[in-house]
Amino acid sequence: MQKLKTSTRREKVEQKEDAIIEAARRIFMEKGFAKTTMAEIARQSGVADGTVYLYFKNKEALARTVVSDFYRRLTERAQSGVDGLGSVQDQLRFLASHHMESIMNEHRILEMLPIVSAEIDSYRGSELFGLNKNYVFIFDRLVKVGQASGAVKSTVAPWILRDIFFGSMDYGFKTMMIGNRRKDISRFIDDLLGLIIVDTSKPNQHQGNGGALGNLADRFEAAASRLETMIEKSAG
Amino acid sequence: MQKLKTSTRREKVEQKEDAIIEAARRIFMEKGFAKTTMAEIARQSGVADGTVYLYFKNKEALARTVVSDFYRRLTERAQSGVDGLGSVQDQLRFLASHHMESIMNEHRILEMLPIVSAEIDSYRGSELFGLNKNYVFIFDRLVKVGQASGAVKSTVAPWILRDIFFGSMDYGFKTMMIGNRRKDISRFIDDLLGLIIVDTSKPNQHQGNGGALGNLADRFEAAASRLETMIEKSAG
DNA sequence: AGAAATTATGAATACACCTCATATTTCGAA
DNA sequence: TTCGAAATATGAGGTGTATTCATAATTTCT
Repeated sequence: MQKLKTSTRREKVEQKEDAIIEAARRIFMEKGFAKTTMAEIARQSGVADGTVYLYFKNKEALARTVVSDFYRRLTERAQSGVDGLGSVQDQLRFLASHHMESIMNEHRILEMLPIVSAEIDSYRGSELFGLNKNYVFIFDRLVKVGQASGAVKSTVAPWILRDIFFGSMDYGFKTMMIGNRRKDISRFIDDLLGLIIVDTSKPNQHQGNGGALGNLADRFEAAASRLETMIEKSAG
Repeated sequence: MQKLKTSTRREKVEQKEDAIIEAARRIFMEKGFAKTTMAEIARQSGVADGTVYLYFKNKEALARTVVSDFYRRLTERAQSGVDGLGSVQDQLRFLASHHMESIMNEHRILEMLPIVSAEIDSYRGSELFGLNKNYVFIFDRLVKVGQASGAVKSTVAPWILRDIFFGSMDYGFKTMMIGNRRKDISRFIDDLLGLIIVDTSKPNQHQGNGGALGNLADRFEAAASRLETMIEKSAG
């Protein structure tokens, strides 16, 4: 009986918290961080002004929660989409398309990231930092597999490929947004992936002794990969 | 006599304007837009609070002026640096290095760009839009020449290369900033340029199995390089 | 039921940006 | 040199918004 009532109460509280987050997301998405007022969030949540501060320390913390939720959904959708695909090429293409689509729909949310990150000092170790890490780690894993199989360029370090991948899209999205060029997005993704993925149309590894040598490279890279993992663990 | 006095007076006014801009830049760079107060800018400029508003409509306009000045200096330095170099490869490398160095020194200024751009509606046609266009146009010109001479990949549209170039650097800079990895910047630039510039040193893909072997060598070297980097880090 | 703990309220406070009535300075003409 | 008009400067106060806090309402537990 105690536990039931407690959980009912907690549910009630969590419902209210969700209502606040939901209202906040809606208004942030419409007006951006600066033009959103706490009073309006309170009004649309159906609570008094002061009540919001029982659930969130301040406006920034509330925005941070909204951004965190965005990253969680982003990661969730990206991972499950990737899981349903076979080749690394297809997986990378999905990841790119999904990223573009997501930031197109919710760019106002992503724009709050620098605002709510505030102090770079404490950013490492923050929840948001971890969530971002989880998200981009989907790319890292694909690249690792892709480089081992020869599907992804091995001449560039994975972390650099990652920055190029996401950096290009975030920047490219802005310019396409400004120039009303949404239709160029798929072209953009094609070209970006073209720089990262090894062109399999080239006369190559699987004929003549190329195949044997390619296999050799696979084995070398696999060994290197194992070593990398070990070193990572001992360093971390 | 008239003109002399008039110009003296104007000079006085311009000196004061410069003092305000200078103080503003200093404080914006130290604290960022949000934490900078107009009162402190006034104090450090040696004027009264209200005086700042005789020179700038509001805080955002003042910040916009600071950002505009930044772009002007950035473009000026980039162009004159590029002009002193011979090959497109060297010019692109300089442009990248200079960009990285500049945003490292004044990243707080660049971070204000989305804030002062505010309404995307009116952004096109704004002074800032034009200045940004002028700046990236340095890259566009280099790519045009480079693609014509075969030094730059022709498979990707120039405007996409541009977004990849600047987007990667802006994003990569942030992650290197957060991770205290400034020393990786030159590596980053090398790899980024490697994706854009056609590597003429390869005994290349179009003859016999030379392509396969060259590719193989690339993969070995890249894997070895990754291991070296990791071991260096864990040792340091 | 009634006390204690939790949760909610909204008026009051704090803190910026920005305005404006007033004061000071500059400058040309008498 | 003096005077008046124009330009420039001032800072106290207006305004809007985030945040606090004394008080009230609600829930839980005995």
